[in-house]
Amino acid sequence: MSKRSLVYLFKHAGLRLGELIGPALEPYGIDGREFGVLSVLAGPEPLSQLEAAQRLGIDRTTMVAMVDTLERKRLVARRPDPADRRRNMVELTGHGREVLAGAGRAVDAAEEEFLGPLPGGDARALRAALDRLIPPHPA
Amino acid sequence: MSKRSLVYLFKHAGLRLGELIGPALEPYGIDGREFGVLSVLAGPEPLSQLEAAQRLGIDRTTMVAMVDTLERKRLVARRPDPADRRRNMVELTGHGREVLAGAGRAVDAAEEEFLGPLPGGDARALRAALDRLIPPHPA
DNA sequence: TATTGTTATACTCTATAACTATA
DNA sequence: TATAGTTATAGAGTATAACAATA
Repeated sequence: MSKRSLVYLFKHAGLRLGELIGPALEPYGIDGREFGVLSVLAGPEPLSQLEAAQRLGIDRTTMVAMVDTLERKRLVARRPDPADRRRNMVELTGHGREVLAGAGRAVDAAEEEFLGPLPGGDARALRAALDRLIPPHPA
Repeated sequence: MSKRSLVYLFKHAGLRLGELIGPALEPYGIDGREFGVLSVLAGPEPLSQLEAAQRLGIDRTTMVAMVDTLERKRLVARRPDPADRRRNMVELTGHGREVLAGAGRAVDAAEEEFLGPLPGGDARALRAALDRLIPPHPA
């Protein structure tokens, strides 16, 4: 009965991974949350602030501050949607794409380091299992 | 390249599991963090506040408030260590053991529900992989 | 009326610094 | 001097409520 709970394992997995990713992103001037936003915005179709927030599972008011920060860093730009002027489309700048490319490699390396103790097949299975357990962005 | 990051998956795994565990624990009058503390204190050897905190990976100042709460609920009791009166040994009360027993079953059921989408073997593999990635309590 | 972005505000969780009592 | 517990305080990170602009 001394089995550690799943919540504990998930929490500490996130913590340890975050400890690896934070320093790995430092050269790029962004943190893990900002990287998450950039990744989502780099997708094929352009996203509004609200859409980006929903894909990340964060509140739209939280997204405001994130986009503020990223815009100050010249990594993204807001552009009102001509078809619905209530919406702010958020797009990566050229600089933003460059930073994301490098940061993405750094994050991949950090993930690999984290998964290092596992045989390659187990690591892939872990990711596949989590992918199956966590439903994709809510519409 | 649309693969979701591991941090995202861990974070949302924890969130979703927490959403299942919270309501499951409600009948027992404790939340997920309190359950974690009770579980650790239920181990074979008696623990001081500091030792319990270290096993959970939380700060000793955080543990003070947790033990305060659990003591008010009559689930644990502080007892100064006769051998070193700086230390507070924390032990479960009889009532604490009863509550933990029921709560433990509720948490197990919540974990099973969370893992439901996975074939049994994959679920066990997931737990085993996480167990291997997260080192046990720091000394 | 409903929705998007925004602001102000508050809440939760956690840690840091400083104190106390013991060692 | 060093450690366990405590207290006060501050910092993340997040959400809720209310407002402006637009639909």
